[in-house]
Amino acid sequence: MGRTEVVTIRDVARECGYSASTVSIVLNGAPLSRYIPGDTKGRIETAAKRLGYRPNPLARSLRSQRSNIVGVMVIDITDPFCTPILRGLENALYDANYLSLITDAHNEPNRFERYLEMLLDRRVEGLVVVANWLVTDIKLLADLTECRVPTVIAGRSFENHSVSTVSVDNENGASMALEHLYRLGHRDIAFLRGPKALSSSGQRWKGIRAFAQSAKLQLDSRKILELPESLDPNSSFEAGARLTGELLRQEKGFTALVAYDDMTALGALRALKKKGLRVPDDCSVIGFDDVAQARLSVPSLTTVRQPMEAMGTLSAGMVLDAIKAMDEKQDVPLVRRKIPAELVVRESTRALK
Amino acid sequence: MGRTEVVTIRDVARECGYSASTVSIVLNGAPLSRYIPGDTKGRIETAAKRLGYRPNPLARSLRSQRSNIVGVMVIDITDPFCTPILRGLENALYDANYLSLITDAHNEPNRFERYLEMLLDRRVEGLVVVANWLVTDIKLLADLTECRVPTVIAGRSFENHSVSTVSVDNENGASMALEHLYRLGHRDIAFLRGPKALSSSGQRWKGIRAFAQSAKLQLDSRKILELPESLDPNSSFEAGARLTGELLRQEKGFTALVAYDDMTALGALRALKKKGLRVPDDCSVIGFDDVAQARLSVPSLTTVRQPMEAMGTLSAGMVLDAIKAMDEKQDVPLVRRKIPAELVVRESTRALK
DNA sequence: AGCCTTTATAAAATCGGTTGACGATAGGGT
DNA sequence: ACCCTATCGTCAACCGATTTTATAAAGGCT
Repeated sequence: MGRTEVVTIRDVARECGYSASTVSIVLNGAPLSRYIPGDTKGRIETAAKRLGYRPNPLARSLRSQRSNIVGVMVIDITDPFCTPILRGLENALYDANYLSLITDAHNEPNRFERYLEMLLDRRVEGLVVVANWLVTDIKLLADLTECRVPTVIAGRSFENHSVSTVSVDNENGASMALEHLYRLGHRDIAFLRGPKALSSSGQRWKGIRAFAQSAKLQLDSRKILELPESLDPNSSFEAGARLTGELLRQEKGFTALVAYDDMTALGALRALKKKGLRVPDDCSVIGFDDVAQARLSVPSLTTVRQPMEAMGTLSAGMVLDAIKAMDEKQDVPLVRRKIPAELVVRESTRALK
Repeated sequence: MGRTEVVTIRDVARECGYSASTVSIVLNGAPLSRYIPGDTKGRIETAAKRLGYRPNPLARSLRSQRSNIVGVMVIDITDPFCTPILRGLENALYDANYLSLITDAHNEPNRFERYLEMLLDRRVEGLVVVANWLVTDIKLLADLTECRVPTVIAGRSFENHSVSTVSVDNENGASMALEHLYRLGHRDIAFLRGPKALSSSGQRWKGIRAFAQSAKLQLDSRKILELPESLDPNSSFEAGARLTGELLRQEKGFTALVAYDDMTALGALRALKKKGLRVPDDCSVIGFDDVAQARLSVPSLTTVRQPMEAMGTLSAGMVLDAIKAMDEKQDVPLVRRKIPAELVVRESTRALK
């Protein structure tokens, strides 16, 4: 059977002898279809099936003002942190019969803006921004909230903006990391803090301090270094290696190291190895995120896991809820969801001998 | 200035006192605009700008039968091999003013099929399939070629199907890998071949044999193991570790190991470390692909690089060319592009002492 | 003067659906 | 006999553009 010529609703109407309106009403189960007898419905449906009718989504969206599309803006798709979120997101949207229109801002505000406009042009019904890293421009966020589509930001929290967010509980997660080392007997612990510009850095550090205080653990400020700001998510690997080198040079010993994130931790592993130190025998290392490579390194990395796929799923749910609420003209609540981190113990940490 | 109410072409027409047709003709530089004097054009353009007019792509596509969208089907977006291709792809399409509609088949033929239909429904003008791994169903490929949109497969070659493809020169790449080890003085070399079902396995092995023959190097079949088939791209890590363990148990020594791909090689690193062997001091390891984590491992991995971003760019170019050709009713040539691999020497290989 | 071409713009058809208003018939109630 | 309502559909408008065709005036040519 040829598939070259496109079948329209009028073809179906002609085939079964009803009008296009009736076909539309039946095929969509519109309210009016209540009055249409079953055998009519049957005839229409079989005709549609026989012809292989597939409604043109463009025409449909144009008329009904519903695109069945959720826009997804990824700040940087090559960031290993993003893809699992994307996976969860796409999964949930797919199940809800929404198509996700994925755009990659490439870490560039220009692209972000241009894609944002494209998405709005295409009448996306909702928007999810997958942002781990980029210190997103305030102006862009304003753009977001100004426009009428419900928006969720996945992967970061923005305390002082009125945007719904889904993020991990950084504070508690970092606290867990330190607690893990503490319980293993470590007392001389070095830290590689995240760049100040990232809100997660502050949150994680707060968790560190909270645990230290509760355990009466002294933090030695000479063993605390801070990563420089950067847009490139991979740069923290180099920075982690470099700063770990610095820590090692300054004679103040430490038996464990808490890294801001996994990339930093992997950098640390490299620097330690270079100095001839064995992990975890001579020094334990813990990361944060649980990106894919954490499992693969030698030694595999103990880390605090962000349940990224779940965050994606959750974000999708929130945006879908908001869409539904808008539909029913209820007002859309602002939601800030923090989801718990999980400690994943692997090979890079060990009890102090 | 409010942005809430949507500006249509009729609003612009009203604003500047011309008809919607004229506005459309001018704004698109349609052939008829030849006859429209400059000041009229100016008035129309300023009116459009003043109102912030943005044409509705849905309406436009519906009428003009051009979506300005290229569908991108990723077999598995969590595969680190895919994202760089995606990056190149999206970049090139963006520059050509095409939007890429990215779908993730999740390694599931069902999804593949459903998304494929969605893409065709949405009237994508072209299609790029990013397939590294999945032994794509012949039937699906048939679906592709049957439909009228030009298609390019990026990342794999299909010798005996009439689909355009972009893939790396596996044969030469594998040959380079072996040559590298040979030049470093290695003669006792173990191999972890890829699963037979993947065409790239055969190609790479052909390259291995070709170099071995030209260098009069004997391949010891007891040191050649083959990865099992699997859909999960991460599984080759575990398999690599396991098979390396097997190699090590069988007393036949080797000073270097050629892995099918980077994941396998990373698995090998782990197994070697576990046996107390140092890389590269006791054994050199080389991978294939140059995924992101290759740079990050300790030791960093020497590998044969697939220029993935370039492959993406190239695929985009090919699909755009095909679209243009179709436009002009020329027939679309079938293109199979093989692009050269590059040896990337890092820490995991070293000259035999 | 009559006709053709070029110039400048508008009206109308079209893309492929959805949707609100309306028509026609039949049965029920008063 | 008259109105009302439930049932089963259709008509025509509409979504917001693009594109084809039409119109009208001006200029050029014989």
